[in-house]
Amino acid sequence: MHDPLAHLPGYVLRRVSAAVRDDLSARLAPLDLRLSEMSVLMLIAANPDANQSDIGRAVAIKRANMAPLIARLEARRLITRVPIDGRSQGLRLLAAGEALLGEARGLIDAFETALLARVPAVHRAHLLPALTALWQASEGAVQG
Amino acid sequence: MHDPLAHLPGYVLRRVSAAVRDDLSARLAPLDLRLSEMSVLMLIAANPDANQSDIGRAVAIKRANMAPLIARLEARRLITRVPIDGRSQGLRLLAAGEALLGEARGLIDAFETALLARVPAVHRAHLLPALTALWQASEGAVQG
DNA sequence: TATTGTTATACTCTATAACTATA
DNA sequence: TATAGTTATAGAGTATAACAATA
Repeated sequence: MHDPLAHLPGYVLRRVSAAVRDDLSARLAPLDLRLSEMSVLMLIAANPDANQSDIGRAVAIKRANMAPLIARLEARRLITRVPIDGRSQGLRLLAAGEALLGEARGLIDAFETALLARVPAVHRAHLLPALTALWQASEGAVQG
Repeated sequence: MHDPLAHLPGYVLRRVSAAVRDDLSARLAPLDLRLSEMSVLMLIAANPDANQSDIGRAVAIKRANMAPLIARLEARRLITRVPIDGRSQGLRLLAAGEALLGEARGLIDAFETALLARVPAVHRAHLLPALTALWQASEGAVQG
């Protein structure tokens, strides 16, 4: 089977991304954490009292989709909301959220290490800078 | 807003992939072509008379999801089915499919060129090899 | 007027299970 | 028994539109 897509960086990028997503998703499944929930917990931990619109902008999740996500985390007592003004609330991790995020971080570190290990040594140091450049370029073009 | 995810290759990979998907998807929209449809058309063109299960395996689309996709392409007279045996049919592009794919290829080439142009020159040659290594590694682990 | 949070809704992609008919 | 194609269904992520309450 000839694959004319195999030499297209954009296509291979999407294929790798899907595999990476499935892998990490499976690793997080025992914690009952979706990828989107994990990334939001990481952002809340790093930016206590930021509101959910700001967190959503940082992880590229729309306000409309943040509402049910945050509601799930709150219902599980992983996070809490602290009123800031009449229309916005700051988000903070609760003890259970800190604990769960600690476990998640262990899984993520193992995952990221395994990921980089699969890149041939000559190319390894170039991966993150190349991807970061593409990310920043896309932010300017699409979302910024 | 501090982003602790920005240094994780796996996370940045998924963010870039999402941006890349949105970009290419928008470019293909005028042709009324989804990304999955475009990749299937490319594979059919390169492998005439392959059946839809084989095509699906090559592009990582499950048989169950190939059925409606192929039905859409056939309904638009972009492809046709040639009976091979009683249970399988070979797929071929029709004239309209060739024409549409020709237009798509132009858009894809422009897209891939623009993509690589955004990668700093020192990293550029390393991107596809690094991604390809990750792709092959994931095929062995996940799907193979 | 603009922003926060919310609800409703829809689309794309992906996944499993179960069925038929053929090999 | 295994495979090709199909249908039904569900989950995850993402998108827009619209609204109430507040800044």
